[in-house]
Amino acid sequence: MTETVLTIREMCDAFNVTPRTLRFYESKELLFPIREGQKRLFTRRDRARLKLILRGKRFGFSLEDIRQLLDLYEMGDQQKTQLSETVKLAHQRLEEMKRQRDELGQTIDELTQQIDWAEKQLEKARHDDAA
Amino acid sequence: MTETVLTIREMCDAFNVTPRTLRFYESKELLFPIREGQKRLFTRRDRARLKLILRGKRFGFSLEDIRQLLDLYEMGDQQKTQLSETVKLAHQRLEEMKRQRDELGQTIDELTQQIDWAEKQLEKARHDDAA
DNA sequence: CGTTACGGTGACGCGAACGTCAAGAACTCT
DNA sequence: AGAGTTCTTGACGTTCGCGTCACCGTAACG
Repeated sequence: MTETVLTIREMCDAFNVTPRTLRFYESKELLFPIREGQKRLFTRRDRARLKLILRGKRFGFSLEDIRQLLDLYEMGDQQKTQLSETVKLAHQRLEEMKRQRDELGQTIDELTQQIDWAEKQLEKARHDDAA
Repeated sequence: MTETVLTIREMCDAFNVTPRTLRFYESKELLFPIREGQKRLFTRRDRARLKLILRGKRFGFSLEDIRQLLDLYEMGDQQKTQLSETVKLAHQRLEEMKRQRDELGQTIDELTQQIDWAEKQLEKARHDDAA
């Protein structure tokens, strides 16, 4: 198990973010790179987390929302009391996401219709121009 | 056709937003309430737009993104040149939204699995406690 | 041994999306 | 007429998510 770690630059290139962003995420406890002297080294775990962070952002979640979700993904042998709370929270988030998915589907349908309509208008306009 | 218009307060109550938010959206040309003297009156059109605005926000779109999308929904007899551009932009947004929908579905699946796993851990913990 | 490259820590700046006064007009009720 | 409510327009404050800058360490290169 070669635990490949990435420097901050490699991490930035891999995910197309800036060093500032990674340091900021660490300060907000979203990432936990290990330290070699002063330098940060990002593990496989950090990579997985960052992937979910960037995904969550696209869904409009705040970094704090995301942090709480990430916690659920990393409970190997934690306190059961907290686990119970986290599961409840996760259920809520899950429902939110399902609603969001449904709304998104509806919005996609509507936008598709609008585009069809607009393209027909363009077609008609081209026809009129030819007259 | 009784064109029911709403005062700012009625509008706020209907959509659970603050007056400040509605005035802010007007200043950013997302809403166009008519004026009776000084007071704003929100039309059916404003209601439809606000619904889409709030929806868009949940998807993580910026207000500027949303404004451009809204334009597509309200092109009765505008300039064709702009229409063509807007349609192109809308296609891009549509693809974005489809990707987002797919990612969201995947995230929902993953989160569901995590919850299942966590609940089994809780079940096991309860069993261990009974011992 | 200087300098170039890469990484680090503050600290301040900035745009987005509002919140929060302050001060005044306009209408209603008593 | 006075008081209260609802609306208006500024204008400044705030939070989030970083960008940017200044300055420092250190390892490598010529």
